[in-house]
Amino acid sequence: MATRTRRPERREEPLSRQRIVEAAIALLDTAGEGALTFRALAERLATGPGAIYWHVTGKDELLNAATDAVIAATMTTDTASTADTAGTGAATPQEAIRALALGVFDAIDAHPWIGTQLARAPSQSPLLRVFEHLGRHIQTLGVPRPAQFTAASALLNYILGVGGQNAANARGHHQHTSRTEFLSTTATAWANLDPDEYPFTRNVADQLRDHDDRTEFLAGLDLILTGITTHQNPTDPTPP
Amino acid sequence: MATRTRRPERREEPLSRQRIVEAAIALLDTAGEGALTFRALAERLATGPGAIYWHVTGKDELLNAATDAVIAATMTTDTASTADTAGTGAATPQEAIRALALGVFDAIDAHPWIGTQLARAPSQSPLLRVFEHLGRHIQTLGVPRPAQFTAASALLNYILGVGGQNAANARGHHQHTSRTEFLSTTATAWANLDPDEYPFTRNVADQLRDHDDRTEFLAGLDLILTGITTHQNPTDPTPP
DNA sequence: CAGAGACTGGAACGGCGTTCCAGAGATGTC
DNA sequence: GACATCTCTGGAACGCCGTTCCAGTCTCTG
Repeated sequence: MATRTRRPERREEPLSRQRIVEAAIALLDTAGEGALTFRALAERLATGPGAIYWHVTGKDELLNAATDAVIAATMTTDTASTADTAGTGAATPQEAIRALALGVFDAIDAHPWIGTQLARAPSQSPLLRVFEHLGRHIQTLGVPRPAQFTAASALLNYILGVGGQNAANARGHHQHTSRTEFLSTTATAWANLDPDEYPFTRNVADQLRDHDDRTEFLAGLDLILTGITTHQNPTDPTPP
Repeated sequence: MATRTRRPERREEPLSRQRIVEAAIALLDTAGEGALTFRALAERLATGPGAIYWHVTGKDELLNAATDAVIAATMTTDTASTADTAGTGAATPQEAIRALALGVFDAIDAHPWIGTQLARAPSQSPLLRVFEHLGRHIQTLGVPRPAQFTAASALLNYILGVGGQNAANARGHHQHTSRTEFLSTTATAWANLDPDEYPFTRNVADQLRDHDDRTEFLAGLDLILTGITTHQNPTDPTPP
């Protein structure tokens, strides 16, 4: 091991998988989902597209790695429950789940491309992380073993649904339209729908205009949490 | 109106928006999400790519129209509650919601590309249809007005989350791998995870292997329904 | 029957993910 | 020191995509 040369700076910086992932995240954050291109990435790293393929198998893996990096950071920062099973900073398992879910929610809010990615990924590492942490809190909630899988899946799927939708909305107004303006436009469109075909949607149009995404997300989450803690089998178990 | 010539067959068939959408659906169903190409579509319709653009503004609109066609069909077939507010064929609003959600679930199961599309679309017509019908049933459930928006959104987001995930899984094994084999492989992978990092996921690996997607979907849905009907505000309304 | 509009379809443009490959730089061997 | 080797680079090229362009056809109207 003595033969290893370790000059502090070789040429500039040796192009590693981590540097590529970081550059990809920066590109996605600043210029949007569509901006992640091997050519753009190569230019940002002052190299050619071919060099990137030495460290990364393709675009799918790169996107997955970028998503995983952000989710993993969220997981250790916001929840502070990586080591032990129960939430360390939260008083109740419910609060721990809310904190965890809000962490994912805020991560998607800050990096909308994550929402798209999570919704389209197969059961890869980023999703597994969230699922695992959700499951632990559900265990401490005292949910019976057979229902744990259902509860964790339901929470995860809800989070993914909201995340995907938020990502789609973020893609919608991008830069030139503020969120308020976007909501207002949509609400007005809802209010002007055909009264015969869309009575309900017309009714709640003003609620769409005034709502807060985070509050609404938490309210929906609490609906599921109530369902989980109330009782496990509300329906008759008749098979189809 | 008498001057209109109506020869039974003009040349072959006059290439209409509807014919294009139908061909697109057929292409997506038989060859998968990635197969929808303006060139492939043109070949199937025995024309050139340029001709399609006369009837359709672009790929996004085409995908949206295809999704809307399938969702609209599901809506009038499976639920039979297009005209009146309450479910016509269902005894309770809960059952009506289950039937509606299962309709969307089965539609995504039959056409996985819909799951991807719904998860990435902005608040377009297909989503609005589902939202509207969900909302009507929630109204008949007796949910107080301010909570109706939350309840309908939560249900919709859950459905979208499951749909997106199912679509991703379907993309995963495509053809050569059966669903059972795919589940088995994933379950084994879960069981072999690091016991320190993923204790919960390891625990439920066998439940993943044996579960039924539809049953699991309904169980999660019932969790939310229980939450909706139990009581509306389980948490203190302290603002952050 | 001539002109106008609706509609067609093939060619072409720019950009993408990915592959290929000649070669540079450091490392290991006599 | 010379040479072979392995890691890593980056520019060129391939094939496919969404989309645009446009010369041309087909049908109806005046």
